[in-house]
Amino acid sequence: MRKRVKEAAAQLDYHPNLAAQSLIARRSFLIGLTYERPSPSYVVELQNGALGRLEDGRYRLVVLPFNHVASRPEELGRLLLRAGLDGVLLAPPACDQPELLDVLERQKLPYARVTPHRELARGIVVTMDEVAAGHAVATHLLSLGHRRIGIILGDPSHAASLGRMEGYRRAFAEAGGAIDDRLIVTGDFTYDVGYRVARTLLAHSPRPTAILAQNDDMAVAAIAAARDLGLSVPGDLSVAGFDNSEVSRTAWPQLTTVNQPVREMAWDAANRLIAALDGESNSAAPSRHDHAHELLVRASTAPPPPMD
Amino acid sequence: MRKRVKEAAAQLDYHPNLAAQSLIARRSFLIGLTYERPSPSYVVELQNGALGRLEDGRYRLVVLPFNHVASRPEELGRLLLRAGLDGVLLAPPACDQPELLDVLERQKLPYARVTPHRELARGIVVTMDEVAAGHAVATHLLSLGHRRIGIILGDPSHAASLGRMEGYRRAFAEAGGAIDDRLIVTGDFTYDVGYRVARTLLAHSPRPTAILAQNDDMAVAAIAAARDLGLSVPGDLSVAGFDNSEVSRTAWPQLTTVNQPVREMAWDAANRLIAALDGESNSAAPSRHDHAHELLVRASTAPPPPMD
DNA sequence: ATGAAAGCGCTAACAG
DNA sequence: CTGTTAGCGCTTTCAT
Repeated sequence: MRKRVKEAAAQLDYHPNLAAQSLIARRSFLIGLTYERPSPSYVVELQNGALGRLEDGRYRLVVLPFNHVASRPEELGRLLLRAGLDGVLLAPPACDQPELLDVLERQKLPYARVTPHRELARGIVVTMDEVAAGHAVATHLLSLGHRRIGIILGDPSHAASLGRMEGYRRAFAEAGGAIDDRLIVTGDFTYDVGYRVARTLLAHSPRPTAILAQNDDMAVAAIAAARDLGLSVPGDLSVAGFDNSEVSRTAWPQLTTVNQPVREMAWDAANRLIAALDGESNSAAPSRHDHAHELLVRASTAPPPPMD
Repeated sequence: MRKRVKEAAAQLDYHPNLAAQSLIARRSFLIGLTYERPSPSYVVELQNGALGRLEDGRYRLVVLPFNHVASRPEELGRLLLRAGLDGVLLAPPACDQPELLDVLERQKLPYARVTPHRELARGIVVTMDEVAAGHAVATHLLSLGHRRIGIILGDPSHAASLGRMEGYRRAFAEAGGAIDDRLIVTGDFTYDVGYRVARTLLAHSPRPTAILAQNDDMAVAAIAAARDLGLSVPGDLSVAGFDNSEVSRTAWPQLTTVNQPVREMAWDAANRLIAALDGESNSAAPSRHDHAHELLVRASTAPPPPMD
């Protein structure tokens, strides 16, 4: 009998109404994903990681990009609340807005944070040790013999910037040196601004022998800037990036960079969020899991020119 | 009074239950977006275009990537039907699967197709003239004086491949030549396979003086292959891509390519789909809108070496 | 075993 | 203009 019903259902291409199921189950089976204007490869990695965990089809992924969170965190909160989600995945910089977390907690909307940098004890946290990663790239350049190293920071509202910088600082300290503040410039993670600030770095005299960029897009821009000045990479200038994005492999020379396991972290975040959603008990129990970075030494870094 | 209720609602941070609203409105306010493993920049452009239209927050975007549609179109159909969508945006190659369109029509799930290449009279169609675009790049190379032109096709299941190829063919015919079939190789739109087939092209004797790749990732791979053989671009070899993806601008030399207005097309598709959803009348009335391509001549193409 | 009924949270239609 | 009620499509409980 049960079988006959199933058969008839299949026959008629019947599909139960999800809204009715949601109404009674008191959940929507929708997971939100918020991010802010980062590189396409980052977004796609994030998204694919989360989707990888959701592939059984029980939950669906709703994408909710939102710009300038820092200046209006409560607005994002309202957006998320109105989206009828069961839970939300927060990428930087949204995951670092305490006001946003306040709103979500007050309204009991569970969340998981991917690579947050502040208030690490709140909610589900999946992260990478940015300080250790920054330390690793900087140490790589220092051990090649570089001392005049230009630094291109990312957007200061992304706290990742700070952690990586702290790692650079420690590496310099260990090498018995100090960072020259005049060789620090601020970008915003985009190619265009990266190019502009790289030009100002390369105009310094004496010129830096290496550039540490806080993401790959800006590193590639630095290579272009060097090339436009007739400098060879890595002969005259070494350049290191961050992220292991696709562009780091398609660039020439291929970029030395740090792999941030974005995909795995997103999978993990989705996994923990769903576990919290399904096991109703300790829903929002804060938990933390660190993923390892990986230094990828490729063709864009070499010892400084002999004269230096 | 009405005001007092609103105030109380705001006070309590009350948000109406969307599932209940959906149940009564008989729609979910969810729009699906299906695509298949293309380059990150393409996905993000597509997504941002659609999201741009959805930003009033009435509708939400659910991402539903699905691989190997060609071999199991009905399965995608079931996935979409079970996702409780009001409508769906179909990118290639899903938008070219008649079986999928059959399923969607049978179940009355409205859809909009972005750059389809077959059955152009079905459903809402937003497209670009691939033949004209292919014709434009090929004509560019031919008018620079190239005659031995290698061609790297994309994945043959994406019908875009065919249209662009047809455009190349017409351009050659107009120039009074014909394409040398031995200089046609097949990639799959990825960098890695692009690199491999570019190497086989460059091993031909006499070597082609130009390469026409069907997307930018493969074009960048061709540049890398040339460089690894000690060839300069565009001195020894001209390379043209397709898509105007981010990599085409960050590559060196910057790629001559064709801008496919993906973002605008996605916006348009979302717009028409929503119009159909809201104005209940002629819901699925087939309509078609063509967007213009744009040839972007940059640094990777030049006349062939004098000896040729 | 099968069938009937209540109710999830909301909106729309109606009565007061 | 305010208040009441029926019902959207489903699941779960309870009675048969």
